[in-house]
Amino acid sequence: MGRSPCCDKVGLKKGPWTPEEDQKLLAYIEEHGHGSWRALPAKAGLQRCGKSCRLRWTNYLRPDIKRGKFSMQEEQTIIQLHALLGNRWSAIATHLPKRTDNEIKNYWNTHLKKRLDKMGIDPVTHKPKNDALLSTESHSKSAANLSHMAQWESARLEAEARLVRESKLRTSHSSSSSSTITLPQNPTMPSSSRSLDHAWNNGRNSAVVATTRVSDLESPTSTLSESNVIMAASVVEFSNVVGAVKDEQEWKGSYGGSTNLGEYKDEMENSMPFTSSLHELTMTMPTTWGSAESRRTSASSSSAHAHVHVVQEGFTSLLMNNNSGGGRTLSPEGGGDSNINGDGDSDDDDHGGGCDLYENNKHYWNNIINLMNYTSPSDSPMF
DNA sequence: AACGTGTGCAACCGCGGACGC
DNA sequence: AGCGTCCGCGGTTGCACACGT
Repeated sequence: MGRSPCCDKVGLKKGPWTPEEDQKLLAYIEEHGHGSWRALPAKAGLQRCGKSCRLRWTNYLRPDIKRGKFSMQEEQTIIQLHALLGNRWSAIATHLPKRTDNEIKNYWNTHLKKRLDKMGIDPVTHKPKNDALLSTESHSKSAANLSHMAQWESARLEAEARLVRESKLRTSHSSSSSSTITLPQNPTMPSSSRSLDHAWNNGRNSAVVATTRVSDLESPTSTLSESNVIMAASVVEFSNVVGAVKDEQEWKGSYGGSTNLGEYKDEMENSMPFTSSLHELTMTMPTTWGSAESRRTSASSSSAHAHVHVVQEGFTSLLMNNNSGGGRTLSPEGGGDSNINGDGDSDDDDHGGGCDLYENNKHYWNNIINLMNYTSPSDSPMF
């Protein structure tokens, strides 16, 4: 039977948007909001299909979009969430304020995937390519436990992403008329896109608070593979040292020409406060951890304890200088010194025994949990 | 300077879920 | 329950720019 086209293709424009089109779309949404994308183009006087309008709005014109380079912390978040969620870009985007799923997807495909690949980590499975880690019994136990937790988290993130989307929709409707939407100087000329970064970086943050209810999350349906979870540990290893393995030139390029660790730390700490939605998501974690702990594996209990400690220290300090949590020092001047717990000096060394895998898993979950507790839990509606 | 190749990103396409009738 | 419509998501494409030869 076939699907009816989303719009009448005849006479509709495709390709890059012109500043005039952007202006029309912005003006219309500012005044009316976007009720029906299908009907919007005609009302706004645009020769575009509704889908194209929606895409232009969500990926470019929205005032709450941050453009420009991803911070190291954002990179780490993407990597970790990708290890957890796979290619669920919209869910990942939920936890990266002001970033669109499209932007994250592009960044993953053009930067992070390649970098993981260079590190010898399969960007799809997040496994080391020369993996030989999955054979021991202890591995299986922690794998099962981590899989359970990962399914929880995956389901949570999906549910939360859905709620955030709904909330955003409501917010955009209620606030659009009062928003001051301004066009960039040269909004769409393709060659000018990079110069627009500045203008758009001034976009306001329309924070969205998702109220995730436990009842929304009680049926994990994730199909996250066990191997993904297990080997996500290797991703943490990567993400913690990613800066260290970058050559100095790349560091300078990425962080304003500075290789000074202090400046970098400041940049990280200021770059990305996590959304309250992420935080609220975390508020149900005690249940998860209790459940995990009831299964009584060393991995879960250790992680739970480490979690408390990690929360106190904060994600940045964990990343930058966490030794107490078993992490590694991240230093752009480290020259590839990626020691973990002072043992070994390369990924290959981690293949030596079950302890290393266990440690990696623990570090991975420490990072995930800490990531989710980045903001203070005190303002959660859950308690 | 001209050409070829690589890279980054905006935009498009098609699918599938949600929803209303 | 079945069908049609709408919307959002993820994969992919195409173009412009950067860089190397």
